[in-house]
Amino acid sequence: MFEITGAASVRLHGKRKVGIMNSDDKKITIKDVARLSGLSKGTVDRVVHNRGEVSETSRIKINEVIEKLGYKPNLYASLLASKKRYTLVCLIPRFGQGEYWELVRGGIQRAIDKAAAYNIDIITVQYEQFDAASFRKACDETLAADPAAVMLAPIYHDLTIALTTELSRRGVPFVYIDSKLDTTSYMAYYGMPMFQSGILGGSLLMESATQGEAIANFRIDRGEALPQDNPTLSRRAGFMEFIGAHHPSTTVLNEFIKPYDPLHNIRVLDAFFDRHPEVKRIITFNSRVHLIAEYIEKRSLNGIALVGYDMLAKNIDAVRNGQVKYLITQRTETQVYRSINAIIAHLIMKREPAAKDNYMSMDILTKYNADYYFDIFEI
Amino acid sequence: MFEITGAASVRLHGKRKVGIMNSDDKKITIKDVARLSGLSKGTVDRVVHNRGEVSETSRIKINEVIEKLGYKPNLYASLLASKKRYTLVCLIPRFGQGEYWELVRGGIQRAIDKAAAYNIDIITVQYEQFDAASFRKACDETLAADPAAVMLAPIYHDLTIALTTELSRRGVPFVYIDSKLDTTSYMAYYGMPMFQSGILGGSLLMESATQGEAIANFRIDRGEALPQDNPTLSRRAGFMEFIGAHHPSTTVLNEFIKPYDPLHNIRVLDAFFDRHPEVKRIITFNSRVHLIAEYIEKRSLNGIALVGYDMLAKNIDAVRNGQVKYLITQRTETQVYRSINAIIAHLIMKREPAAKDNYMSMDILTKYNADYYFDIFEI
DNA sequence: TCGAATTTCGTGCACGTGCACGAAAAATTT
DNA sequence: AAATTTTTCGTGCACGTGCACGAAATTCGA
Repeated sequence: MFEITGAASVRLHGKRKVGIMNSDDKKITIKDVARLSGLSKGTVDRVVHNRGEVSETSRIKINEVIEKLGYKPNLYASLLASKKRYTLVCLIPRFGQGEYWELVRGGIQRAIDKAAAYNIDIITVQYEQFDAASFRKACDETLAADPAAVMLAPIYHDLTIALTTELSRRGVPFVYIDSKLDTTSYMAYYGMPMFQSGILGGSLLMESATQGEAIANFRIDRGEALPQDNPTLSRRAGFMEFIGAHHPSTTVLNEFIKPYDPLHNIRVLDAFFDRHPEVKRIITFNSRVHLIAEYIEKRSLNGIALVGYDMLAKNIDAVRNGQVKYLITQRTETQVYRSINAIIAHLIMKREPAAKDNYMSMDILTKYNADYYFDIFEI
Repeated sequence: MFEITGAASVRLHGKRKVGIMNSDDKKITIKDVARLSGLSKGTVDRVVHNRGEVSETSRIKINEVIEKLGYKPNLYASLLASKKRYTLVCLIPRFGQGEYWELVRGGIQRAIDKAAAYNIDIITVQYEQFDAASFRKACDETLAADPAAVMLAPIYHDLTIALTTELSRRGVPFVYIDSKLDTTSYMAYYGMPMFQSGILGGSLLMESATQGEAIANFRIDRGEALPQDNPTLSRRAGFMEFIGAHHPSTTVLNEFIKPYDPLHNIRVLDAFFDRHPEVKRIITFNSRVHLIAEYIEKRSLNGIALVGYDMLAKNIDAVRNGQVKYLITQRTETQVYRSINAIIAHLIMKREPAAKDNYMSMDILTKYNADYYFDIFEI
């Protein structure tokens, strides 16, 4: 802890003014280390980047001096002098407009400039979300790019294992976003705690619910195309646990809709509400809550509490209109940006992420605060 | 928009691999500009930093070339070569442990390293929040430090005007956090939309409220010490507007407590609930909701919905325990960090903030998502 | 013990910019 | 037109690091 003394600011040796203390004051260069250790800067440099050709005695001596002086290479000078270039591959699904993965792309987009400043080229490899062959091909392309690091969303379990195994063999670090495979040796993970997000959704949906109410969960019908690891499943599991613990007498009715078949959806929903006109609470665990909101609007249904996930533009609109009561979102762009940042820190500053698993906050959006979540990209 | 073509990645002129396009490819240096304009890099440098001693014709010529090539000075080389140092003064209230302003200090603390990398020294000048003379003295110290920029929270209206007027006269940019004085020529503002945050609090507090309920608003009794601009007042105004619009038959009961007098508070609260045992909804607009939570805990009161503001550690604890139902928070550290970042961008990169007024998101914390708001500092 | 092979090390240029110094060019005065 | 002042401009070093190249020191082999 820093002590703030009586005076609002403190003066130290003449001109230097310090309130809350600054970090390192005097800059120690490689020359200082060289002089103190009686060797040349070339040798010091060899030790710093341990690229060999140094005798054991000199190595020890130099490391002592580095330790003593607290020498840290000047990043700017280093970047300026270095001609090394790195390639970072981001492996994500292809997306249509207004889909979740578009937000991920946004984060990548934001990071490109920053990465470029560190001699890192970001290339994005995309695949069809519901086509394993496409994912396999994308993995090949990823490896062919000879990346220095990889950021990926592990949609297909086995193929991801194959990819990450090869990456590990090559010593290439990789960072998961969105979900992760715990058995692989990933460098870091950035994502929403899916199970918890289901619990949160349950708690918001069931607010002042009465005993034995029937509620609805509308799900996406993917047919055969469902990839193996679907994070929304654990979200649903969290929700069901909450219901079981706090509302055991509640019935959860499941119904399936299709993302790209509006007519089909209207038929299904009409039939559903025909059978269950008493349902006043609806939740979706995928990112398509706006489809339900549109239906509710179309049929002018009243008094329905609708809870959903993910910050798609259409979802936000539905929140603003009051059709969606609570939208639970994560800061996807920030999440991606942070994951790329972790990679930069690893590659350039040789720093490991503070935490391996980084769970992003789950933001609750309502009609009254949604306006302030539009430009939430931080720094 | 970037076109993602059929192949998952695209190859451009041989080795360069690009998916989502990188920014500037080839690096244009001052030498290129010099050569193309038929002048020396010294002259180009004089134009770039417009420090005169350049004929009109050469100036125009060089600017043309700069424009054509899209020349941008290399920040690293520049930082490496420059010996300039800047001082940034942060003018904030002194604080005790667990107070709101401690969060602000956290943001400053985080920014110190980054600023240092840009040759910027951050010094913090503090004053007593309820002592105008102290604020005046702090202003003097701020000016005496000859700052290159200032970040401040405008607690005292008139004195702030005096300070900012002098800063403007000197051409020193300043950034407000927390609240702002619209009549001054500030560079940027970062804060929570206070009025809106009152509305949000009202909407959360009154969830499924019945007609004509009495609710309570516990406020802080500052005696004579209240500074002129108290942001919580506009928060309260937002709340009252919401009540008036949506719950006109509701009675809002006001009661005053003291931040540092627990015995007094117990007496006051006991008396209050003696008179109004029917009150089941309580809101505070200051950051001290944990005081109420502690009382509720102590007296084992049940079924009370408590809503408050600000991410003090004690408040978060109260949310986790379920004593506080909703805590509305802003990302104070991020906010401060961003404001300092805007200053760095201005001083070093000569870039103005994208938006002058930056309203931070209002996060809703409950028992079920509070755990993920602890380390929400974003990059 | 001497030359060759190997290991270890030092020197010096490059990276792109900032800026001091002094030279060249232009303008002004005598 | 020469001398002087003023304006304009170019050169070169410094910033701290990376790395290539070749020199020096050490080890090895016969």
